[in-house]
Amino acid sequence: MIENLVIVESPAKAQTIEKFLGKDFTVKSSYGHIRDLEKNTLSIDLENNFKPLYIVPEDKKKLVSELKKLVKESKIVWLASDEDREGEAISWHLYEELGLKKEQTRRIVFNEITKDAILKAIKNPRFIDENLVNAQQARRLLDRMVGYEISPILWRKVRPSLSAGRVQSVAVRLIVEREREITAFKSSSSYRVAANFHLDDLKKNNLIAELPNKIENSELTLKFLEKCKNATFKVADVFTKPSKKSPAAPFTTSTLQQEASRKLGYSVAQTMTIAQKLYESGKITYMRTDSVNLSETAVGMAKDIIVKEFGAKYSNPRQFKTKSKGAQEAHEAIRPTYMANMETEGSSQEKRLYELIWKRTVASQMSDAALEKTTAIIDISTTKEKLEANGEVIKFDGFLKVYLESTDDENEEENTKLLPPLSVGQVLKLRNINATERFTYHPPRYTEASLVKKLEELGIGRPSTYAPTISTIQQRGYIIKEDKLGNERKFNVFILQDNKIEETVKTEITGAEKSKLFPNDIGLVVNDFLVSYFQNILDYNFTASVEKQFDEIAEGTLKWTDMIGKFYHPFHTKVTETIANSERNVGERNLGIDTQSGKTVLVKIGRFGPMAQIGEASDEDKPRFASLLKGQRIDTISLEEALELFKLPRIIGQFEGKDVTAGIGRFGPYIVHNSKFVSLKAGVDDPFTISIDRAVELINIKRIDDQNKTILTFSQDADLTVLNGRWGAYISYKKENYKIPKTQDATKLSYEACMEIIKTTGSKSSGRKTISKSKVKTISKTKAKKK
DNA sequence: CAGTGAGCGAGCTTCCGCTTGACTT
Repeated sequence: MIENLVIVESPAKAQTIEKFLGKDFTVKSSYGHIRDLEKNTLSIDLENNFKPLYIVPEDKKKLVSELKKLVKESKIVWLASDEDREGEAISWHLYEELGLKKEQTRRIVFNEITKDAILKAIKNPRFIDENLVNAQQARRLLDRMVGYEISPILWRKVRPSLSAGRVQSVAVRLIVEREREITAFKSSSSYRVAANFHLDDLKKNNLIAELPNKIENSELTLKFLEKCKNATFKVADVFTKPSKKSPAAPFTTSTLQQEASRKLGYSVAQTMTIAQKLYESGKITYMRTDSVNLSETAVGMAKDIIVKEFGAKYSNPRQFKTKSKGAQEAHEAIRPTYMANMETEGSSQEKRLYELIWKRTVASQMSDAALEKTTAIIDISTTKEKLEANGEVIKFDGFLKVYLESTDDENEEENTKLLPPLSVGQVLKLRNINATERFTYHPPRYTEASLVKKLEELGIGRPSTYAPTISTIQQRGYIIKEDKLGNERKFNVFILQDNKIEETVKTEITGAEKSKLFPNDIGLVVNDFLVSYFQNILDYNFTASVEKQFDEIAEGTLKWTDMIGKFYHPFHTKVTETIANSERNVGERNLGIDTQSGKTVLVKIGRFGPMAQIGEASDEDKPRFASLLKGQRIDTISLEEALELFKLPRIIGQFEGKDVTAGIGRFGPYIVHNSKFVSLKAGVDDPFTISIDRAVELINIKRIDDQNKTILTFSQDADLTVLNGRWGAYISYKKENYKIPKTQDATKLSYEACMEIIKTTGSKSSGRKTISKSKVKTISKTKAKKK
């Protein structure tokens, strides 16, 4: 007999709590939700006041039967899932599915995993909050309706297997709209003017002062510089102003993802995997949280370590308030479990992420940094414009000793220099004045992490879904994470020195970007379709407004079935109308006429992605097709660029009596000769311009490589070869690969020995993707048969 | 591996939020 059975959501949590509670308590985990709407249909009974049809999914059946068994042996069952909407629903599903009786059931909550908090919770049990459960059911059903009624429209009108949802579709919209802003952006330039003064004859000590406002154009800049010839420069005023910097709040999931991306270059999925490892080994608190709260124990631990390491004046215990919309705060902020551990064991990634979390947490409990900003105003005798020099000194470093939050602003300038001593009235000796042309820059593209930040600001998505959402919209092909090469740009610099103005033109590389999110054509088409037919759901405030209603349900002032009914009926009407009235949408755009053939040139999304087409299907001759290149988009490609695509594949010459052809295929640019392909490296060779001489050179290089690749061939069977691959020698037979046992010498294998290996080992070394795909297929087939 | 892109039209795909493995090289 078990006295007390406690059920929590996470197994790592169960382990920790079991230690706190002692022998009379058995602690188990539900591994999140144990029941959900059935996956293959809407699973909402529309005739029966939206009764949800819940099932225990296949992968949870074993767990549920284990829990059922334990429940039978237990006197009291404590449902200790998280203190939020989802947590309440988990408890309710457990209660229903495990057949619990009210008398034996206690619902308890704690939002920090400390012994005190848990014992306190045990002393204050309650029962399941039905209103909160209903708020979750409303959330669940709304998401199911949106996802499962709109997605099929996309299958019919755009392309199979696409998806739409309350969260993912808005995430795509953000990226699409940002990209259009960038396309529409027109860069303009102005001149930044900086004067450089000698302060003494040693030339060591100089002062840089700038015009506070940039000058609009080169004419006005030259005019200003003219005026500065023979002018005297005098210090008109010097003043200092104290200022302070405060530390950032401890990490939530979202801010951890942002900082790990900026400081360590991790993707959001990477960050979460590493954090999960740290959590499972007990090194950090729970990593999916929207709370910036630290437990009292944590604040105390932080104080101890700060006083010990840095001294009492660096300590400033504090609590932060959450700023994010709809935060549920069921957990603590992400922090080290034991603050005294400044570093940790594990992989280098784990070490680095731990260190980041440690610093952020400790810094949040440290004193403000005290700064002093100094400004000097400099008069110019020949004009009323004034120059300004700024300097900043750190008077007390405070939390900066440990940690400084990074920003997303790439063009931010550091301005932490100290100004040299200056006195009012002092005349300065001019060395030169530089006027540099600067360009305005378009709004930045989103990174994974900055998209998470934006979604959080809008209250869309939850800590547990940020990473999966970003991976979904990439998987569907809506967006792509890519690097962008920069462009060369010329800019003017005017220098006034020794009363002469000199003009130079310099070049810079600008606009290079790393790991940014770009929309694909399919993302643009789907987004435009959804925005035009389901504007209310794609609205950035949709989630916020339904969340308000969920809150009312949780408070008991709104009936959940009423809310869902009010949403569903007009929504479903719109769905039906859209199916009936909308055109099939492949994003077709007419670029104009091809002067050579006189036929129209179209671009659209085809079965295999975006393509250009000359002529129409109804024409007498078949239309000609060509895929768009990477980086080309349906909405921005020009007629000339599209026609260029049809110049490939092109014959560039002959070699050994056979044609050499250049083209661009699924795997990039290539040349082909005698049906043997050679890949071209992007940026090195261009299939549009490559010469026959260069092509022959590449063919010969490839031949040598192939020779080195082949270890053995056999006269008995041309399909059988022994090749040298990335992981050593292997046997290739009829497009399947086979591992050679380590006991055998690959260079001395006989035909019979090879065939023996093929028979006994079976295909093992073929690509991972093909294997997993075929497995997935067989699984779904068997499932389908069972039904 | 380097092509394809109507036509015939089965049966499949899909949501958001809770939680971890189970796979391979």
